Amino acid sequence: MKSTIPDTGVPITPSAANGSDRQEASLHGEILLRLRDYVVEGNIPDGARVPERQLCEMFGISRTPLREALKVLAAEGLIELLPNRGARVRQLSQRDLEELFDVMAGLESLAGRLACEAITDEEIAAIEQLHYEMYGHYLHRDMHGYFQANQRIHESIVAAARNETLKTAYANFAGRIRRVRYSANFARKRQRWAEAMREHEAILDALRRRAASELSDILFQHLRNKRMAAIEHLGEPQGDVSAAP
Amino acid sequence: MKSTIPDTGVPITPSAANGSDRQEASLHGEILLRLRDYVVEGNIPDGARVPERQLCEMFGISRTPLREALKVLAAEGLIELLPNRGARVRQLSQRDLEELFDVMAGLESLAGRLACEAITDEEIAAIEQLHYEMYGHYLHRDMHGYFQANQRIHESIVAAARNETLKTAYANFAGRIRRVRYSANFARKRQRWAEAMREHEAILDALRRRAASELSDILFQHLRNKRMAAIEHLGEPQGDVSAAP
DNA sequence: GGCGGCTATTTTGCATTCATTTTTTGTCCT
DNA sequence: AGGACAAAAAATGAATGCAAAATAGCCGCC
Repeated sequence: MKSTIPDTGVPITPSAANGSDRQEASLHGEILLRLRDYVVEGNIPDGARVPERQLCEMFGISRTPLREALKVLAAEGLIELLPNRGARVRQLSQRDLEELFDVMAGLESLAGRLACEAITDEEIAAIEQLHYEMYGHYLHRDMHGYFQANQRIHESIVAAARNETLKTAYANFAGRIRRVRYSANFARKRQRWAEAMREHEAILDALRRRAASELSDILFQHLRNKRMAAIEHLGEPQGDVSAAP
Repeated sequence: MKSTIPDTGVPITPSAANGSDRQEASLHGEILLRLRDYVVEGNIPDGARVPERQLCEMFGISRTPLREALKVLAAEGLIELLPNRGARVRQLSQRDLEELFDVMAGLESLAGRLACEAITDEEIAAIEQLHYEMYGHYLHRDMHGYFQANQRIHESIVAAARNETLKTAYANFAGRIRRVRYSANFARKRQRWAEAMREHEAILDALRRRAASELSDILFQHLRNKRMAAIEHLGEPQGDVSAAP
């Protein structure tokens, strides 16, 4: 039998008794969470078929709840469902990525604006803390630590917006590009890195002054620059990753 | 047999052979579209149960594709799924509405920003056209016409952003509040109306000058004001509409 | 030897069926 | 009479079964 999930050689394992012990009442709910992670983590190559049968065995369930989860993931934009031809991991074109980054930029820009209305001094202090932490990683050229601190800063801003709807939407879009971000961020140029640090200082400054529309602008530009840095280096390996001879 | 869809006395009709003749290849896809409309149009009271069985008969299908559609609608935030207790039309609290309006404001603000980068003179002219049309409705106190022209203006701005992802997200959130908007808009005060007209002129002005961040600000404020106008009058009939003695 | 058409197998889409859980109804007891 | 409990009815959640479509394998043909 020829596996339909190609090449990777990665054996299909059910996310190994998921680390985060969240639990869903319904089966389809759990499957949804697990399958989403499975896709987001990149266990299935871009554009590859997602055979129902195999996933059913992998999760040890019947096709009904799995198909329900697939429909939801399709609605979220992570996979696409071709009529009578099954589900495929959605292949994001460069254009798609640009669009996604811009929407993320818009959401963060909004988050900043809203945060200015409600953020407390303590929250700002916490973000400053993260900022210094990030600066330390920057000095030590610790990309991974830097990336994490960076992410936490942005999440803090979103949290300070006091808008669960926004937070959910943000998480959703973040999930869609996570696959790409993993690979993209490690290609960041040194120069861009320094630039990003300066931008972050401006962000913090605007936040302290609660300058809503200014912060909104800065955040948008910051994310726009991020988009450039993340996408330009992609070049053309857009088609099939495994296609390179 | 007592119908679970209460009170309204509205007989369940299958969206009367849907006017828009869009067609989906798959059954669940069509059901999704029809059911979404059915809910958005307010055929089911807030918080009421959405009985699978009844809907199946109504659409003439089995439960499988219907349940798939329900899962998607739940993911979209239109309904909520209580474990073992079926689907309910999601009841939006006042806070939910505020959040939704703010997110919409953020998206439109983003749309304006992006539109400044790519909009053509022809598109601006078309929006001006709509603006004058809307002004006419305003003068004639034609609320319905005004509302439609207004909506088309905002849609035009979103379209000019050249971002399908944004467009989709926008449509999604718009759908969630449409139920409320119908009732909310008719309560608009005269004064707010005039204010909105002025804001629209400022929008047009900024758009002509391609002043991205300025337009972004104006659009956000415009939507924020809309939010106030739409929500304040809601007062307290937030709980159960049918609860008033 | 390559290509096009035909059949067999797999896979998808939906309906149906089965097992639980919830909700309702009826009855009994206080 | 009212409330609590219990059994019946209905609804939900998931599995299985079946028809249609797609993929692949195969053979004949050019």
